[in-house]
Amino acid sequence: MIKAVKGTKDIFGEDVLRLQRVEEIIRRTCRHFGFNEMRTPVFEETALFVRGVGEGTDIVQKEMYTFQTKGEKSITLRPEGTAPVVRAFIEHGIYSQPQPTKIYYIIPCFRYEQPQAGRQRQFHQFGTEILGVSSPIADAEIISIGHHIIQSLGVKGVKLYINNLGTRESRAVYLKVLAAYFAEHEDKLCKICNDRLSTNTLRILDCKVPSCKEVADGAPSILDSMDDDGREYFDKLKSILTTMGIPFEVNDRIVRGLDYYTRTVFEFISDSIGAQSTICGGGRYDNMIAELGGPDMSGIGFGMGIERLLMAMDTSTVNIDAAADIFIGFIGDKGMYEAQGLTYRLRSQGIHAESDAGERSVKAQLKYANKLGARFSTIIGDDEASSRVLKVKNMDTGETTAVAFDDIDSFLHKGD
RNA sequence: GUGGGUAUAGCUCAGUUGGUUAGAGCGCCAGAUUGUGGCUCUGGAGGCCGUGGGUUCAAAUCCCAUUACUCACCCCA
Repeated sequence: MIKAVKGTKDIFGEDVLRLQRVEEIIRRTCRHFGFNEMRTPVFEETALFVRGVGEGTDIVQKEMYTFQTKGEKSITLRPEGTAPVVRAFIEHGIYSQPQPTKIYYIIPCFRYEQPQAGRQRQFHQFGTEILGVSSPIADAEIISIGHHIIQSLGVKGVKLYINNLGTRESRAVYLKVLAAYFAEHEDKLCKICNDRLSTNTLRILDCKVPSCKEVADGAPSILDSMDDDGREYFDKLKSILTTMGIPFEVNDRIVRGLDYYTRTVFEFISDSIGAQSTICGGGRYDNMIAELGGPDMSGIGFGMGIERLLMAMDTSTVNIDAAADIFIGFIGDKGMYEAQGLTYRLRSQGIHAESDAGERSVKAQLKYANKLGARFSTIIGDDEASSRVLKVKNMDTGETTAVAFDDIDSFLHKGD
């Protein structure tokens, strides 16, 4: 038997209804916040991600789905959404339009990783970006839309953590200080952290091994190495968030795994979805636009994991009712033709009508109507076909009403 | 890439110290007097017990291997 590829999922039944509702809420919210959708291709030139996401990152080094098209360039299925948006921002000269540029997207992303709870090889990301301005106001705007969406979906147990990584230059200085500190305590660090000493020093800060944690607790904070401008920037962001009434916690252990982040970084973390607990993560990127050949402009954005969002959601908060308005059953050929004609007519008028596609007994048809959750039902046989009057049954109360064929639609609309 | 756990019906799971035709609940299909659902009752379909090998008179059960799923590490959404 051929099965879905490891790390991929079929979405159907109630799950897809829930997903659709979440997407609707996201799209509506984006309109209110002034973000426009951008749809970029699922695959890009490999170089875009190597340069955009960063050559040293795990994503580029071991997680990309990269392949060669017939004699052409190296192509990669997108592992994230920011680099493609930045590419399009540059390619179409969007930077020369009035700024800022506010973009959102809901896209499938691909990473070759070992699947586990909250992690798939094909997953869906909702992302936002504000390009072309560099200010804590934009940072707060991005964080606020993330916060609002999480709230309006009734996701509980989520905390917002923010941090500031400084500029690329100040971070380089900090990294030296940090590396020197950890080198002194090398013997107390776990094996992985010893490797990280040379590859990803920041990561040691949130290692879960107790001995590493102990060492990390005494490490110098990145916030202490910030210059006055950076401090003022960070203070402004905090004040705006406070004004907006958005609760947050400063956490200097929040480091993000993508190379491009500078200054503001943040994560929304859930306490209920397992080890992969970051529902939404993002930050500012001061250098990526220029590095991909664009003007010297900054941007900020986040990625939100749709699957993780769904896991953390209180399922009762979204309405996934897909019940039919009326079930139109039939007996005999004449009734069958009448039923199909009426079903189509009602559907054309925006009423969710269902009929039976098999030719089953009335009993079986009614059972089926019940399973569909139909609000009303009726059966068309020879009598109804000639009298042009239907007995319409309310499936909740069981009472029936005589309704003429031509009055069915207005009868059904009465309850609206 | 590395560890732990689990593989029995469409789904959730039982299956006793190895012992005849492998079970339940839910779901599905049909019926309980002629054209009316939900509740109840009856019947039915549906399993090479993940796969391959081994031990044994005898394996869903014990051993080995393999694959898949799953959780976790790494890393990220």
